[in-house]
Amino acid sequence: MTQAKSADSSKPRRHQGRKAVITRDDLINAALALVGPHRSVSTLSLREVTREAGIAPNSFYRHFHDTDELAVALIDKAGTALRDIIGQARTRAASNRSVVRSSIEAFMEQLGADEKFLPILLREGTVGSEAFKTAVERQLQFFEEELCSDLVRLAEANKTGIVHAPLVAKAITRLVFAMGATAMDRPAAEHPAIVEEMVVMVRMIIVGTQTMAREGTRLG
Amino acid sequence: MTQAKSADSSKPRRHQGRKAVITRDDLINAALALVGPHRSVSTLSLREVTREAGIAPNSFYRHFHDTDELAVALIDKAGTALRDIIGQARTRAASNRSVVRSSIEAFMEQLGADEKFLPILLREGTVGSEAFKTAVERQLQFFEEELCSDLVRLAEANKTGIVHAPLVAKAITRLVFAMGATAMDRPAAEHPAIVEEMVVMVRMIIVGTQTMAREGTRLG
DNA sequence: GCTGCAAATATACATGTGTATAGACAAATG
DNA sequence: CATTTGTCTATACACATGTATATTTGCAGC
Repeated sequence: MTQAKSADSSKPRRHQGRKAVITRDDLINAALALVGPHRSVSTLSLREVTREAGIAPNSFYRHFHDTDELAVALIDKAGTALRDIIGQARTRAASNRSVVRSSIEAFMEQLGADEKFLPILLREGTVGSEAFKTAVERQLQFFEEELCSDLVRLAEANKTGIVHAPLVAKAITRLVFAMGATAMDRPAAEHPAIVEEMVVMVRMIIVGTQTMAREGTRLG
Repeated sequence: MTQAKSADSSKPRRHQGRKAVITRDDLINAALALVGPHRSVSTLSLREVTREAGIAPNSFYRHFHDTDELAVALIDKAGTALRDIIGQARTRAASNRSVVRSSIEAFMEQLGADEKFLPILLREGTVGSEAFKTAVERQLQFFEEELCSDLVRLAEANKTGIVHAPLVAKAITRLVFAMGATAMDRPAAEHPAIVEEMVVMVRMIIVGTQTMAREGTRLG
């Protein structure tokens, strides 16, 4: 229901009328260029986006029904792009050093990246339409699921126990995103210190679940 | 620099001209009535607020310089009100049962409260002007400080160690607020389950710091 | 060439916005 | 009483927005 017809250049799909001068993706990129540290996607106006893309206001309707649809597409794009980037970093550094630290560092690097995918996910979760929030929530759940299976695999490999693995993944994900959101508004010089904080926080959660597994601590 | 002149009825301050038909606080309440689950304070228009309050648009300027100033005042009010409520719940239940559980329950109760103070803090942290975000950040830090001293006190009382107490407080605060933000958009029937999740998460962090203190775990 | 038709534009309208200016109102002071 | 002074209202302006309608543009097939 979200997009399903994108496929920018996959199938040439014999044109009947005039060739499209602009694509759905061009509009998404225009929107991407407009959102900033203080600008939420939900505040983008239709005219503003078309102005940035260099087309007439009404042409917008050829690609999206309304700005909400654009925003959801943008969020989905940001989420998949991010998971890809961080997934690469995680596997790349798996044999190298601490998987916790390198994952967090990869995450935080995206704050300063050219394409502001992370800031979008960090910012758009709490405002905007319902479709909006569920789009962000969906992306976060993808992160959680990947992290969860990683955690289980690591626990088995290292013979360290783990309890409530899905909850551990959720806690880490939410915490890292929350910390990232505050880091977003601080100068880059402070980022390394924030990374250290995040590493310790995540370690605490992991040590916590391991200890609970070892001692068979009940919850309640 | 934020307000300093509020004090609605404290000092009568002999009036010279016409008696004010509306107060600063009335405008804040009008704004409070307008924000909803999908509405951020940053999207409130001056005219909308004055319409809700029943005054002429221009009268707004008698009380605030612009809508941003209103928003910051609103955030400050929400933060202090919330800390008050949760502080009461915490001390009230200190001798009773788990301080973790009762604090979280008090926190989550505010999601359904009449005055939507919590949703404001949960929502406004990531969008809006700089003044805006720093106002939310300030309130969060107040929460952290109170929680931190609580944690230290508890650790001493129970002879359980604690490392990086400020970090523990920060992690718990951020995590609880992040979870609260997602809970806000879900039906109240799911809230108890979410509370259980939060309790386990917080326990993990606490067990983690205690274990680290016991084993003298280094961070790195 | 011409015709059909989808894509993009031009123009226009009603509505909402922030705010400037000027005036009306009411309380305190003389 | 009249004056002063702060508060609030009325009117108005320039501007931005979403969208409806009509028009132009340019590729595909005959």
